Amino acid sequence: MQVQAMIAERTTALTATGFVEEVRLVGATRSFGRDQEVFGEGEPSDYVYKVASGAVRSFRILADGRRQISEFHLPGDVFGIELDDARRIAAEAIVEATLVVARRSQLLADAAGGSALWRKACGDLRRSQDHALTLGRRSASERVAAFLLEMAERTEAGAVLDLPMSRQDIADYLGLTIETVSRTITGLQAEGLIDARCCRRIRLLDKAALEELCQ
Amino acid sequence: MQVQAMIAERTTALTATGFVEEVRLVGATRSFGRDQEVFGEGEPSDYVYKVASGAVRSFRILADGRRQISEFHLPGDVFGIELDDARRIAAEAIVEATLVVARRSQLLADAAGGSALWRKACGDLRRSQDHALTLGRRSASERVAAFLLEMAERTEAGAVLDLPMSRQDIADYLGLTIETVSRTITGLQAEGLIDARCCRRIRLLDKAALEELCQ
DNA sequence: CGGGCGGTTGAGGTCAATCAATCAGAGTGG
DNA sequence: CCACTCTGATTGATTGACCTCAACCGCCCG
Repeated sequence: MQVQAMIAERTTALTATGFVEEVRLVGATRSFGRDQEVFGEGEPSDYVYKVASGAVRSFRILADGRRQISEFHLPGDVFGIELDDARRIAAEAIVEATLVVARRSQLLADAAGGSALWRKACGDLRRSQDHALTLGRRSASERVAAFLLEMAERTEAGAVLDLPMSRQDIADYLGLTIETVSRTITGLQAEGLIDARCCRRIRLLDKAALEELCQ
Repeated sequence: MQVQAMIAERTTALTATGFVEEVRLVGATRSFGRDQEVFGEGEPSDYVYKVASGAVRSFRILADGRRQISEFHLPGDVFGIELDDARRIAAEAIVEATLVVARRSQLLADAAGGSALWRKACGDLRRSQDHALTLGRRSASERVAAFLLEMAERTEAGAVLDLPMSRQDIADYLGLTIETVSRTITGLQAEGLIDARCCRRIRLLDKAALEELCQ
């Protein structure tokens, strides 16, 4: 699966403060099949990754099998950067995905990347804190609404959202069960906020009402 | 309340990878009373803080008043660093606290601080992800056990823990209600895992069992 | 046709929230 | 000293949101 193409990227992103440099990643690309492990908990964290296509989930699992997905990684996202030498979080491809792989040591040695790395960590921290607010204080329908809006924003999709992940993935991201996610989606549809006739293709009919739900 | 003493600190911390430099902060100290606001949501994020004594909570509030505490800051902790110019998270003193205050611009300009800043952000991210796991997938007693162990570890207390925060603060950190926190603590006491006869002084009688609860 | 997979729907159970009362301690003032 | 209030915490009774268990549906594939 090792593709020998070398890829150099320099991209920019719009934030509240304007255009800032993103983390650059140079390396080979590798393909991963659906549900294939990118790295597991406890493994050495020697490599970092960037999604070229497809989608990836980062997650932790408790001893009895309960799973919490901490992040979904979409095209353009860098992931797998750890402070420690051993991974605390595992990652799997959600669908067929191609990833750019780079050595961690190389990324860290890159002096120019220092500020970009910090910015990325801050951005991830912010999203994780938003996530914690959702998990700690929002109801099921608020969680699903927040999830749909987050995905719409991140994929820069208009009204129509094509989700790469299953209901189980959504449930494990939102701290719910698959049945509750399903029922909630049906409920939002009954209220006319979304159209989810195809499972993974969801049309946001009333964004304002969804945002109202999230407050 | 402005104290003109200048404080320069250079501290080290033990991590899994060994001793690493912490974020250094130089500035004046300021005192804050119980429940006094350090900064509010939406304010400019011009300053960063370090706890010299006391304790601080960082939190977000939903429109209807639900509150999620994202972090407790204890002596030695640096907080209030934001990527954006406007704060997304508010902070208040939990008890009488003295804080070292520094300009954000100065901190960011400090080139040597680049790596330390990144490490700090990574550490915060890790804790936020642990927090999300707790909020998303753990039961009330598991949450309280995890909280007590986290506090014991961070204060480097032995078996006896002196908590600066109220039950309401604990509830808002753990995504529970004050009643559930109270009942859970009573339950852990009944099982002989802790001794909580004084509200905020909790003795951990069986750390192994508490850790078992968290898995 | 049967079987597997992802998703939906239904019925009933459970854990934590809600609503409400009580308690303990600190402070206040007569 | 006692009565009173106020605050933080605990306890009790009940409710309700979400979980659990189970059946079912639609689709794809062999």
